[in-house]
Amino acid sequence: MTKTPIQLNLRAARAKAGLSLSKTAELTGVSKAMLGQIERGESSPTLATLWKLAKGFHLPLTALIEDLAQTPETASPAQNHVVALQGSIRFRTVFAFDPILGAESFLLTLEAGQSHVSQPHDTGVIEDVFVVSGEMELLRNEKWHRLQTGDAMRFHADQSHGYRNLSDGTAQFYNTIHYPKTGVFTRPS
Amino acid sequence: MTKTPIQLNLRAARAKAGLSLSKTAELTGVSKAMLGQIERGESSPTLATLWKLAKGFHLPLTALIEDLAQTPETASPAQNHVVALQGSIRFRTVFAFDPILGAESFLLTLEAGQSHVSQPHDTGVIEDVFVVSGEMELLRNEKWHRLQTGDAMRFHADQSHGYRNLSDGTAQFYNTIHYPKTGVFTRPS
DNA sequence: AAAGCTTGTGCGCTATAACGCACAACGCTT
DNA sequence: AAGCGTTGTGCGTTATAGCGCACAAGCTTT
Repeated sequence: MTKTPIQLNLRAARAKAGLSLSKTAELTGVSKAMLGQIERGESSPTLATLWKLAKGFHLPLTALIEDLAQTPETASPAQNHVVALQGSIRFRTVFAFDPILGAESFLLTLEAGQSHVSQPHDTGVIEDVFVVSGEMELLRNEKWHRLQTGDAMRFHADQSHGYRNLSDGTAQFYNTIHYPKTGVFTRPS
Repeated sequence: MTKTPIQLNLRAARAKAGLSLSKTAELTGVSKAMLGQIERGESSPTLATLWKLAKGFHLPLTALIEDLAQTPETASPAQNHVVALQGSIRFRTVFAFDPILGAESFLLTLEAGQSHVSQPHDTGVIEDVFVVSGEMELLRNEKWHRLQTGDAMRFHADQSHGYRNLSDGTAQFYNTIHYPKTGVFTRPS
């Protein structure tokens, strides 16, 4: 008999707090009988009841209803996954997209004179740019912003944006893309 | 009359898909009358009904029940927020903790000979290390791992871990800490 | 103007969530 | 062994989720 996340999570929260059904009922305001029904999968709680549980245990709702799997540990050596983009811009995947964290990270290299304009991502996508070395510019809201080594910017990537390097040297930036809950299933390549 | 997240999110999902209550009922298997009740806040849907909605709209559950606020855009110049830690290690907050993304990012500087051992974070905390420059070592599972410029590692930070620089030069790394849903309320300073 | 279609709301009925309470089973104390 | 307290389950009752259907209102077509 497969158990649902709410069954497993409620039992785990209760065990972690070392509470019986009776004590949990006092803590959350949900009856002892209903708690037992939820844990045994005999009843599907309403959102109002879920809120009582979350509030009583001081947990966000997602901690009760979602399947909390584990993000694996990863080593990413410097020589990993270097690819070319559009015949010129180089990028390397530092951390591949992780569905639990909802994010992925790249190291991008802009040689002197190179530029790149990105298609807007889906609604709610947030992008971080941290300049590792060199000098570059970031296009946001039709305006170029100059960034130097150590500068960083966070912006809404669901709008048109781009990168360029007008300096004489090479620029590199560490680029993290955060996908919202609503958008993870439509992640572009 | 304040509306709950489920009211706003269901109406937004329907509007985005351009569907009437009738079409949405066909798509999700939840009756037209119930959809109206949910949107007007007249009924609290069960978890089973929420699943039908999420599945019909191809959305994760969280997208229906959580308050999806917006992460603000941020500029973080190189001279920002540089502080000393334990009288020796320098670090700068690049992106402060954001409750929506559940993450924060720092730039840490290890001078020659410096080391630092971190207390374990709460359960489920994930840490990313990307070496921006220099050479350093990362302590995980009682073992030191050597990292050079461009190397990166992702690891479970709820276990003892540390950093040290045994080289002759300075090392810098970009450090992102991801907090799990269940732990965001207990974030350490 | 009349007819037809779409949309959202309200109503009454059925199914089930949620509850209080009793009780079986178990463990601990006297 | 008897008594007491704790724990989880089951039952019957109440409240409400969820539904099909009718209908008012609005819009489009004839």
